[in-house]
Amino acid sequence: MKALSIKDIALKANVSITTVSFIINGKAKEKSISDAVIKKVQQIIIDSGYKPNQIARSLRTGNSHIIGLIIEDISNSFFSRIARLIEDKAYKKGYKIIYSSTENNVEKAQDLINLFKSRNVDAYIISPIKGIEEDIQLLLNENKPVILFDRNLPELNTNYVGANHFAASYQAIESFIKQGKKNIALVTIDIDVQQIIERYEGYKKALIDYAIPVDEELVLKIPFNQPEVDTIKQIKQLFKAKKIDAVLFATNYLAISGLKVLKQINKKIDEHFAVIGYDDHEAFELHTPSVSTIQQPLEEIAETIIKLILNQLSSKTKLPDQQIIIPAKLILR
Amino acid sequence: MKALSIKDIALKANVSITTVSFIINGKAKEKSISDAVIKKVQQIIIDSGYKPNQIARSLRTGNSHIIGLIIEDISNSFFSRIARLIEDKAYKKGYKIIYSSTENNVEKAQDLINLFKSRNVDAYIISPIKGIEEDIQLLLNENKPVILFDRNLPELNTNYVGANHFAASYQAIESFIKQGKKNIALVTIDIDVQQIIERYEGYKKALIDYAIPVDEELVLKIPFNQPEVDTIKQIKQLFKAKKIDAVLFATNYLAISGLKVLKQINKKIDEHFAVIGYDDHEAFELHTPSVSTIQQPLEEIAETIIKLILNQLSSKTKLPDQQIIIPAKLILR
DNA sequence: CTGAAAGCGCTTACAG
DNA sequence: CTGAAAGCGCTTACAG
Repeated sequence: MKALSIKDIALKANVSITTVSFIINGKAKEKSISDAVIKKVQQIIIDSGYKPNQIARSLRTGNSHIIGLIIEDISNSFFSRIARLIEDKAYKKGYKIIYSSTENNVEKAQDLINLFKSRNVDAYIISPIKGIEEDIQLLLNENKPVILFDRNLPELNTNYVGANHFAASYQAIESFIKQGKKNIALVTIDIDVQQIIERYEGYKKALIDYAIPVDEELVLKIPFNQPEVDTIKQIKQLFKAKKIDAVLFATNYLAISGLKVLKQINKKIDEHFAVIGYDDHEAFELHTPSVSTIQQPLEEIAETIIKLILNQLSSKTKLPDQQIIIPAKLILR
Repeated sequence: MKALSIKDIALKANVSITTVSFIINGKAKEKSISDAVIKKVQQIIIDSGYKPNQIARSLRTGNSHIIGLIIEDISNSFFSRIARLIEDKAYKKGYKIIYSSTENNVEKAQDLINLFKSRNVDAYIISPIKGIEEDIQLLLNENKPVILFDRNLPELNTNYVGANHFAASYQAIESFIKQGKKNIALVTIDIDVQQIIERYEGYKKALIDYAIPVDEELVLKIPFNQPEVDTIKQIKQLFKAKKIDAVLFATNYLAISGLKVLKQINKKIDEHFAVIGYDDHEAFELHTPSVSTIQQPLEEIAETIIKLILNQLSSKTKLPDQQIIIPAKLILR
């Protein structure tokens, strides 16, 4: 059973394909098609359940009403929540989202950009990784709206929406210091992306500002994408080797691994040992005691991204690039 | 800057579009194109960075190498993990996945099916809801492979992959009973989908088999999609109103809400009060004490789905439908 | 008020 | 060994 085409409808209605097309696209009035014809054709469309072939439409018009969302890993709750929010908001404006994970793999990211490009995606929302600058530049050359989020690629001139990780991290460390902590560790990830580096910089700056010596041995950089068992081993090692009274985890999954370690070695979070996580996780609040964390305002980030995209899509001229930095909140529990 | 087309390549290589097309599609040998021409054209393609327009290809061939994945909610970790696994596995076979959430909204689900259909998606993986039977039947009429997962729609003749929720739920309750529990509650969701109903049936059957009276007041059916604060209120209410020594939560987010209640009312999980959750969640293991749960074998489910899809895609004839029920595991912690 | 025709970028049956 | 041409299902400039 083949799907109906515009030809079938034109045939049934005894009008030309052109007329049907105008009616479908709401240009009937403008093209002064008679009301009688409009009604007749619309009725036939409804009765037959005809849906225009978007592929053909897309090939012809070059756009798709689809926004491509490229993220690191959909199974990370930070991304899946953002994805869901963006999806909801875009849907209300008549745009669909298709998304896919890069797994921090340059080749896969490039593949995805090409996939989306070859599908005539109207705009791109990308949580980028180093190594895809050129590919993104190609999109920009084609005048496609591109919004980077979560991470910036400073060498590109485009839009960016992200949280202020430097300030958030600084603030977290500052709160440790004000609680009298001296041996403050940072468990972060060994990956050269801006938003991770900022967290490290904020950590260091706070220590320096408060005249606490920076001990690089208190900074644990976990290799990216390594199995969690190894991460747990390394964190356990850190906790054993050094005297630590506070620790900031730079991502939610690192914090989860850290909490598992604490459970294994039977170390409690209390007045002698403070923990702050990153990017909330249900386990944080539920944990006994509840774990403080740095929260990115997901709703606001999603809203801002969609607003930027829609503005650009509705504007015929290229809008100036915007770099929007949204404060992250330290939630003390 | 417009993208290159096959015409541009043909022009540069001084051959026909046909020849270029054959070479791109690996039919050069079969069409006995000379090695010299093949080499020349391939070099030009590489040098110019030409990528065939998939939209045009899709319009012509009717397929896309894309599999559509329709789930309830990407921000639920059960779905986001499955999505990620399916994505990985499909990617290795040269298929891309595009996914989107239905939010248990019939209209949105229909929209998505139409979206995917109009994008010539090659196959569908759907976690279905009641009310979209007809839409799925239309896909089947068009001979598109459809795999339902997580939930079945028994009235449809198609493939299904899911866990045995009846058995899993039965087993959970049985384990409570063997611990000597008598007042066993079930917190479930008020939604008419098979995999949720099965959990209820398993609960009831186990009680009956062990001659424990079924008290409907111990079964709390939470309205779907209600704000979590209300859910928490209702669970709190249940815990207060009834004497309960064990509770099975029918989904992971209900269990999370339940754990929050326990924390609020300062009730401990111990030998007097047992809890089993559903669909693992990091917070379960991390919780003090760790929370037992019914685990669906995500890896196996994803693997099975992809295998079914690929089989169907590579077979010219319609394969017999398969209903694959995978046992869920009770993880006692 | 409406239609014939070109063209979007491909694939493929057919011809030579 | 290779190419001209039809056609996938649309949109739209042009003509009447």
